[in-house]
Amino acid sequence: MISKETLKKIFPDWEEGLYEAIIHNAELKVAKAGTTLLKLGQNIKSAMLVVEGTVKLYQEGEDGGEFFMYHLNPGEACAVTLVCNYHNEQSQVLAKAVTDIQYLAIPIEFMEKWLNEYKSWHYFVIKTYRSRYEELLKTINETAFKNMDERLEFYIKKHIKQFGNTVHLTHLEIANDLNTSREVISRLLKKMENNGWIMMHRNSFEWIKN
Amino acid sequence: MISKETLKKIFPDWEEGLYEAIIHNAELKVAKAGTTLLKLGQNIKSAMLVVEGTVKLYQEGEDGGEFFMYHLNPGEACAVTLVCNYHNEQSQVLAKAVTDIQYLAIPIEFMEKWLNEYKSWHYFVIKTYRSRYEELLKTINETAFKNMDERLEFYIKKHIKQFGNTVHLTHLEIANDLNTSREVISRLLKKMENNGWIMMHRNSFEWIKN
DNA sequence: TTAAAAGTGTGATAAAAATCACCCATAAAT
DNA sequence: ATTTATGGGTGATTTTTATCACACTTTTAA
Repeated sequence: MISKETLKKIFPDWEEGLYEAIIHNAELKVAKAGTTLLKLGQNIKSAMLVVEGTVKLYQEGEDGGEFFMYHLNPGEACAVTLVCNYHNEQSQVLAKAVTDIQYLAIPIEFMEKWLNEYKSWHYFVIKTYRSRYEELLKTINETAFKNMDERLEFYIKKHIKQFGNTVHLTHLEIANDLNTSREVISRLLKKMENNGWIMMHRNSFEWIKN
Repeated sequence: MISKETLKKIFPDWEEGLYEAIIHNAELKVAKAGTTLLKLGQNIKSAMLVVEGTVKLYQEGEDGGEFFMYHLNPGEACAVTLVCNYHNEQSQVLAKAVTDIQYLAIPIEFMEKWLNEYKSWHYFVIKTYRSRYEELLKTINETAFKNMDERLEFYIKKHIKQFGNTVHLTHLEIANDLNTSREVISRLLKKMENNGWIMMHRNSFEWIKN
């Protein structure tokens, strides 16, 4: 059970009734870092709003590959779970907890109902879609126009923005997120080290440029 | 000036008042095939709803490259122009008329107002964002996981769905849309011809597979 | 009606990325 | 303490894509 004060802090723009509705109908769930929260093709039975921690959203290829798209932070919602007008919607994305997280799970039957009842919910849904749409545009821009070296730089910068200058990721993890191979990442990181952009350690490195 | 009957045919799910509001406040504009309707960085001053014809949405690279994302058909709206809550929004996409088109231009000052006044407008905005978000997901899937031959096939199939089995595009136009070079497309098309998938002519080809 | 532009074909080469084949070092497990 | 797993380095090779260079044809424009 989540308190109204906490809710107001994380989702500041809602109306009174919506807080009550959330408190009564949403389940506050937790998940350990690394958990898969949503899989490609999985039936969506509840909306997911992040309360604490960070979630990573992926596009999943038929071949099993994963392609990182964007982060979800507290106060943000997974757009694909905000279904309305549709029944038996299936997920087209993969969502994973990066850190231990807390999130609100709201049964989808409330989605359409709340759209009618709470103006602030309606705005929240639109804002969510709009911002996620914009994230996808950025992602497309990177993959469509940039080579792997620039994409890696962009990826690292996104990570830094989330977690600070020390990046606790292995070369293989980065390679998976960018849908390339470990060797490619190792070589590009080595080049960045030679250029004085990063300092490498085992399991992590620091961004020291700028 | 557009008639209410026409409006109802193209945008069937709206409420009475919204049709009236559109009729009084939207301008019905036309544009010739090939016209650029929206450029990267351009200030958005009106929402764009397609009434007739087809629009192509592109991501624009800093280097001037263009990357085709999806089509917009009658009854659909350009998501990025459906601004609300924000001022002086700038376009992150490029929109071009593929055919001669008719579209409704609605001054953005109505966007927030109508969200408050018309439930059906609110739904329309959400539906627009959702469907465009899904289009972007498909686009990312293609570019992230597929090689150029499969991407070309996907591209041609999208085109066929819009305009029928005869594709009136030059190799160069296709290359630009996929952000690759003309030679690459020429060679891949030649391979498709050898495989019996297409019949090539000057300025066009036919999809004869399936 | 002749020159220029546009559309296409294709070899050769270069660049980017993927794959293969190992290496070694460190950490974890037995 | 020794084995095993994981993280990382790096050469060699292949595949994919991009680029360069030209040839040829058809259309368009002067």
